[in-house]
Amino acid sequence: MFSKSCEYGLRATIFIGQQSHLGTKVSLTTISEAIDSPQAFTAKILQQLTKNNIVNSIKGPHGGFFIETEAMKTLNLSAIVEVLDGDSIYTGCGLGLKQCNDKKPCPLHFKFVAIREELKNMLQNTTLLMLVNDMELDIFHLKT
Amino acid sequence: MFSKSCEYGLRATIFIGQQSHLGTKVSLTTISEAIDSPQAFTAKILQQLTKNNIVNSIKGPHGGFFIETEAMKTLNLSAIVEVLDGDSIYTGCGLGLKQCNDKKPCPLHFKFVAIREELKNMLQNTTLLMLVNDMELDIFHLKT
DNA sequence: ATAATAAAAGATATCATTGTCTTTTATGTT
DNA sequence: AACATAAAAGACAATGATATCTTTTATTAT
Repeated sequence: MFSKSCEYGLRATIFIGQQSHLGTKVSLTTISEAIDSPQAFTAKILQQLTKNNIVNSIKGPHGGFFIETEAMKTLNLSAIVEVLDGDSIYTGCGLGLKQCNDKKPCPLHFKFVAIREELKNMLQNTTLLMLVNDMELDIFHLKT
Repeated sequence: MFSKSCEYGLRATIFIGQQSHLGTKVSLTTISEAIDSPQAFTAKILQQLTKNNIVNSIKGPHGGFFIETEAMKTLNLSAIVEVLDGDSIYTGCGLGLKQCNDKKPCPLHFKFVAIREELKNMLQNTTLLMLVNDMELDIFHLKT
């Protein structure tokens, strides 16, 4: 479904959100340990997320990554996925055709559109804050 | 969503089904031209589909690939996808966790399960014959 | 100012998927 | 039997995603 980059990116963002909600910035090392991801690779992904204003970062001692609580209210999963995987998940044809739309569809097109629309809605309607609140329930996890 | 192998495999199977329905076997060359796929790579995929009894093949002159009409009634897309991509599409965690289930879920688990269930139903309830019949409408296409 | 910390940036390596090429096997035709 | 056709099988190559390593830049504390 998502690329590895996107999977790590989503997990990292959720963890950063969780910690930011508690008022603490987190370092790369802390993040990659918390979500069980390759550190250097995670660094690259965080760079992309920072460039695209999904997360904030501060260099130097006591620096790290964080997200403002206000931003968490409006940040939805769709934005994160688009930064890391582009919009292929929304527009791509299930059978891999370059041209596939309502006018010139592949045989699976209409069946796919329906499912994709739901995925889209789910990603757009789920904010980071919602997930961060869920995480407090202690049933959900981000590693292994 | 699906791997390239699976995309080509689905397109090839639909084309073979379509032609078999008209009573003609098709060669590798014909298939790869009809669905606009790399020929040698398509050959490998067809080998897998043949081994797994998704399609039939006959060697030698006037040989080629075909599917019995009876088989098309019961062959669903899920079976093809499982041969080429395994069951990761059904069981894999959206965030890439190795362990993610109702008992120990990732924060997206329940939202994902709902969508995946629909995808699963769609693939299981769509038979090749349905698609082959749709193809006769002449609105659907398998290339570019 | 110097040293320490931590992210950013750039270069490089590894791996799985995708894709190609060559040889072999099976089958039908002359 | 010899030849032509077409899939099967095996070896090999290219590509993109994944992952690592090193150097640079920014910031803080001493």
